[in-house]
Amino acid sequence: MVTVPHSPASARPTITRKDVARLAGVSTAVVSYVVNGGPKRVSPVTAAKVREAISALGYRPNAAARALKLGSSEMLGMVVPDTTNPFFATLARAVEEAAAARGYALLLANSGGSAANERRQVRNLASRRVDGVFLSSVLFEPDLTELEHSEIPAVLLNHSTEVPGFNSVGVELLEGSRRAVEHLVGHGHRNIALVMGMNAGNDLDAREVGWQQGLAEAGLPEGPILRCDFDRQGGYRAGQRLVAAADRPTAVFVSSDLQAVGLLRAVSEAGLRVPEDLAVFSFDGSAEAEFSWPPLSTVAQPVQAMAEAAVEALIGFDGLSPTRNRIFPVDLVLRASCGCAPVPLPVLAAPAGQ
Amino acid sequence: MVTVPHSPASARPTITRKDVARLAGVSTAVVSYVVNGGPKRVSPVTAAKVREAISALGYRPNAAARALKLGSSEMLGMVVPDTTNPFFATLARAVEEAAAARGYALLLANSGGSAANERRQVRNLASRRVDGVFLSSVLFEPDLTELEHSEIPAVLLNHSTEVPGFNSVGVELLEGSRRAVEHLVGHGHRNIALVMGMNAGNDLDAREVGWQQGLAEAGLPEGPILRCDFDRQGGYRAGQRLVAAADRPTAVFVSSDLQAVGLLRAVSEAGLRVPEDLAVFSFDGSAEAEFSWPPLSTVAQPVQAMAEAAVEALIGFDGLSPTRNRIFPVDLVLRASCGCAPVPLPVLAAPAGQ
DNA sequence: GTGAAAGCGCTAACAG
DNA sequence: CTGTTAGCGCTTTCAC
Repeated sequence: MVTVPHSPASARPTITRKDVARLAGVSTAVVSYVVNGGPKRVSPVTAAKVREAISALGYRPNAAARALKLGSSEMLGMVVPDTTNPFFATLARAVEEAAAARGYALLLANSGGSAANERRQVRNLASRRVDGVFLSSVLFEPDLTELEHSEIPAVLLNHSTEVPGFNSVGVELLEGSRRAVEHLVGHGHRNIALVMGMNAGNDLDAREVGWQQGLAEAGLPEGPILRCDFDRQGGYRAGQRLVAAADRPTAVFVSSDLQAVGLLRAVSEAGLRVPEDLAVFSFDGSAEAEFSWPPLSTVAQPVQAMAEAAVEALIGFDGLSPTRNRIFPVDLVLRASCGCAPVPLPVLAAPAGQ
Repeated sequence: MVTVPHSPASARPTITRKDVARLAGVSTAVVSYVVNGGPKRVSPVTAAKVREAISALGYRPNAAARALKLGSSEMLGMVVPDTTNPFFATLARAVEEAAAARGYALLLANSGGSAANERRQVRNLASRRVDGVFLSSVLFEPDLTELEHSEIPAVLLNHSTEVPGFNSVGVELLEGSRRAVEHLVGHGHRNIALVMGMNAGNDLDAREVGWQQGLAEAGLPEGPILRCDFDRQGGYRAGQRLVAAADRPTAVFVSSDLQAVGLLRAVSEAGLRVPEDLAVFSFDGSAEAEFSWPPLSTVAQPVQAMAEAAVEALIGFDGLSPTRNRIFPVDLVLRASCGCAPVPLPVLAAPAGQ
């Protein structure tokens, strides 16, 4: 079926502050005062008249004009590798909310994890005059030149190392991983593999170092290392290689929940059981991890707090005060995949009646 | 550690078109012409001078000013219930890309699925002067009044019924569900349950009707109906109720992949096997479905195409031509959960060498 | 408590 | 081919 659309283009021309002023019998300045609650006071009765005119006319302030005048778009930009990745989706959502709470909208952009795209997206955001940018790069050394000579404040979100001149917020990647390995050791494992996502860059991911340290502290040799993409497919492939390994490890630490989910599938297909034949511990603490089978033990990142801190850092950025690297502690969430919880967790225990 | 930030606020004041004009020794108009490639032609040598001045100064056009002048922000808005839901994440990502390809940025907003929030977000987007909005509501009757009397073109995305005055794009909810049930019947099932998400509204979801029809066509009675939230937790709870049912069904059709993932966990916990003890067919075709255990048979929505069509409809909207409801066909993706594929799918079969 | 007016940076007539 | 200029709608200083 086909219908005639609402509100044809031929409708009323845009209503401006001026129309409101005329209808309310005041000046445009007064309209501004009541809309913005300042900077001058307005007598209650005039204010009421203005408000009435506003709703009678269905007036909406024009954000572009406001942005032009104020030199601020009241928008923040965020570039992430992939909003489809649950971890980044959750992070972006948290940032969006924290930003909204302060009156800022969030312009989200996917980089697909390539430096070139990152640069392009940053440039695009810059030209849209966002008031600041969150950069969640997957690269060790994101290309910051674009950010450096735009006047735009930026914070590196999900970045756990120091970058001179930039605020950043991250988590204890190394310590979290170390503790996860330590935990697996506590379950009696002595051959613990690592499934590690690949970053474009040649530094060692701190998660890898954490795994090494955990092993070293326990006096254990390093198990096999499997490198793969940071996604389900990558984890799946790594899992296939892992179960086929000659001296099959009895446990594995995986660098992200997403990869662990893929790995779990490969393990199931091979007819092995988790955690009996292979214990699994992953990283992130996303919702995926809670509903996989078995549920994944994982190192949980405090996404909410990180988002909050990032927004705080970005909005409060004066361009002068010293730059900081906020590192958040992580939590071990123990579920069945490492051998801890054989049964459903309390949170989920009781089915709703009926 | 703490470092002194880059680009202190005391840096150069914003560079405008005027600075460029001065440096290039031309008028501001000429700068505009070369930046926008029109509307007038500029001699190659002047153009070169201008471009040089632009990069020498690091000039960036001010989008706010442009938006004000043009009456277009070159931004589109999208409100979805939850970007954290993989289906909407994927949809939003596809829309973002389709929009970007046409020079539009996407302002994303979460409504949490409540009508009040939807309205608030639409209003917010409207005040930011987006050139159009995609509304992906989970409600049967989204509150469109806000859209109706803003002048903003809108398309209802993920909406499969006709709404006078609005363009909309959706999928064959009913037909897809019917075929899923038909498929389960083909596997020999005679007691097929329904796990159905709850919408705020009192119309029947077309998926429910499709399930009914599938059953009716096979001359089968309706199995139990379990209603729950549209998330993993909801599916989990429904699954718990389902496995505890007196006359336990041998198959179930689930209204979304996310719910099915939750259900799968409940089934596993109960010690039942899928598909032997309970066959499962779900709806959406998201990535989650491919990596659950067992992999889910699901009714796949053509997300890419839908996004493309939605952007097309929104940008090409002239406010006059008649409004359309574009309904896309769906595909049955057959995997292990319904009893079809006992082994890994070809797509995933070969592990990368090594 | 209210109003007039000067721009914010850009585009696109219109005039040369 | 190039330049001048009038606004787009809003905020805010300064005068009343």
